[in-house]
Amino acid sequence: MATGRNHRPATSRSRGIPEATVARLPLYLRALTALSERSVPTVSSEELAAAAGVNSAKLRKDFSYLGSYGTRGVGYDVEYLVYQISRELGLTQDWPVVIVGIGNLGAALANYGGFASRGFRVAALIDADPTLAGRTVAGIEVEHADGLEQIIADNGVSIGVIATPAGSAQQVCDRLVAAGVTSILNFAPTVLSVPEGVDVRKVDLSIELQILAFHEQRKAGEEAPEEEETAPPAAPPAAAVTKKRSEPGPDGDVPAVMPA
Amino acid sequence: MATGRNHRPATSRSRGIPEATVARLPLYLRALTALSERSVPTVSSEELAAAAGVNSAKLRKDFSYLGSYGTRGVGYDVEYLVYQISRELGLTQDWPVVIVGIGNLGAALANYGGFASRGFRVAALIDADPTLAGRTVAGIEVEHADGLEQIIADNGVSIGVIATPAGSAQQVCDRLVAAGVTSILNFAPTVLSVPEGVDVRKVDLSIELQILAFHEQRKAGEEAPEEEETAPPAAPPAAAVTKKRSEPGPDGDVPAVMPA
DNA sequence: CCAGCTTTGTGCACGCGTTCACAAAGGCAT
DNA sequence: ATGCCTTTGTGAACGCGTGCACAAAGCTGG
Ligand SMILES: NC(=O)c1ccc[n+]([C@@H]2O[C@H](COP(=O)([O-])OP(=O)(O)OC[C@H]3O[C@@H](n4cnc5c(N)ncnc54)[C@H](O)[C@@H]3O)[C@@H](O)[C@H]2O)c1
Ligand SMILES: NC(=O)c1ccc[n+]([C@@H]2O[C@H](COP(=O)([O-])OP(=O)(O)OC[C@H]3O[C@@H](n4cnc5c(N)ncnc54)[C@H](O)[C@@H]3O)[C@@H](O)[C@H]2O)c1
Repeated sequence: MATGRNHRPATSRSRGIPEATVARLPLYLRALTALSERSVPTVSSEELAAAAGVNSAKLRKDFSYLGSYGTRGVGYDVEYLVYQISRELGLTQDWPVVIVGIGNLGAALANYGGFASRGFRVAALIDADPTLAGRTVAGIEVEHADGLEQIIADNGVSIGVIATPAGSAQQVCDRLVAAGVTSILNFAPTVLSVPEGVDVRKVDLSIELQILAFHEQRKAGEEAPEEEETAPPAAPPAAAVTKKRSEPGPDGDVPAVMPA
Repeated sequence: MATGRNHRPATSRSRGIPEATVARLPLYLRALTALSERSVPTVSSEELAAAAGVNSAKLRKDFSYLGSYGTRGVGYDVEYLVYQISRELGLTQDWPVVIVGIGNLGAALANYGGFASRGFRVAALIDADPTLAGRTVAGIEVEHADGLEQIIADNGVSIGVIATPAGSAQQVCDRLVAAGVTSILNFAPTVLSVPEGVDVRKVDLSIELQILAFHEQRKAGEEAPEEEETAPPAAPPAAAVTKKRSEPGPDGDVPAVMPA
């Protein structure tokens, strides 16, 4: 069950743009769109980099992968760059998206206006709960999970969003993939196993918070060096160790780090 | 207005764990917790790596930064590792968190059970809307944004979640930071500018979708090599360009890629 | 037409992260 | 007690990503 085999399948780099650059293009696009709305005709790499929160050299190198549509001494034409990046990201076409799992999060996503703004269209909302089916969320009728495959096929959906509980995520994922979905955005806290050629990106709130907590603890530990961080307390892991095996000695004791 | 200066301020590496490793620790922890609930006493790096979806050598190296609590020929003690990672991530203590912006998303977050499960506690919900103040969401009373500073101080909050519209995010961020918050999880689609020492992590749905769209387009382009990807059609960008300015010439025409 | 200024595009070096491969370590069976 | 087998911990190589620094390019003013 869920062997967890994902090799980061080739991703891009087929004949061009590095993955790190692809991840920044939406950032540039957003900044450029804002400039466009303010009718700014051109921007320098320095200005745009500041707006996107990146290094200007990095930005220039990123754009060079697209073919570099800049003018030396002047900068980049905003409108033209907006179009070029949009085209590169595939936003000039319409991407129908299904959301599976219309609970707290799924409903919020359905109500989110940020979808339609950039080429994404919520084609269907799907949930396994029979009492939800037929209800309308964000002006779209929730359909029962039984018709998942048909919905995917009818709408030519290739991008799916999973917002079900973790326990159902792999199963939903399998059905989506079998029905033809090749890109998945996963909000459930699970590692999804997918065949090669299917892209999975995850959004995981818990992980983000835990990373923040780590740094937070680090900061606190640096401020107050004599706290309880460095000092190895004899306090055992509470109810952590259920069946204490043949522990060589250190329980909450000295870390016993003995480099070879 | 949002000069966008963020240098990736030192982050970790102060005296140890690489950032990439920190980002994976929550993943390991989740897999280990699942094993713990099934009363599995030990795991090999191979098994655990599979469950977490990573390379086993990477996992072993990651654990080596923690001090390597494994037994050769056997593997790692699940319970002990759960405790060690939890301690390293700072999850053995309680982190009060405030959520600012109780709209669609903020309410979903407040209702999310995944917070309390791992040391995080929603200390307060804050919104600027007077009609929301006093209402109860997820059993917690929404407080007005006027009291933000007081709430932060009273609860000793150091982690803040921003779920307001993009336009308010920087302003909310500034107030949070001024009030003492040093870690921010931002859901608004904006680049936040913060002073050094403050960590910001962002969750951006639009960016994730756009990255997926890029790969999706790439896949489609590879399948049908004679489509409209490589061939530069004379078709204009449809409704993409709102106000067509003094375009230098190429509209949907030949890309004019002229390498130096 | 030329000089000077601005800004791009990129060669290069460096550091981080990933992965392979293997020696050392420890348990277990005999 | 000894040898075998499993698995860890890590040295080393490699590749990607980042940022510096600069030459080339293009605009503008004279
Ligand atoms: N709410 C949040 O803020 C938040 C934050 C981070 C992560 N998450 C994760 O997102 C997921 C959804 O969270 P939520 O709070 O919306 O949960 P929820 O319980 O409110 O909603 C889950 C929905 O999925 C539906 N569902 C269950 N099994 C299904 C299936 N097999 N097919 C189709 N639909 C199915 C349920 O009927 C329910 O409507 C969870 O995995 C949660 O861990 C939520
Ligand atoms: N809904 C989603 O699924 C989703 C997905 C991705 C990103 N986002 C982003 O998350 C943010 C919130 O989305 P949403 O759908 O919940 O929007 P929303 O409009 O439903 O909620 C925003 C809330 O923020 C409050 N607010 C506004 N200014 C404030 C301020 N200065 N201080 C405190 N509170 C303030 C508003 O009163 C409102 O209740 C937006 O930036 C959106 O782009 C939302």
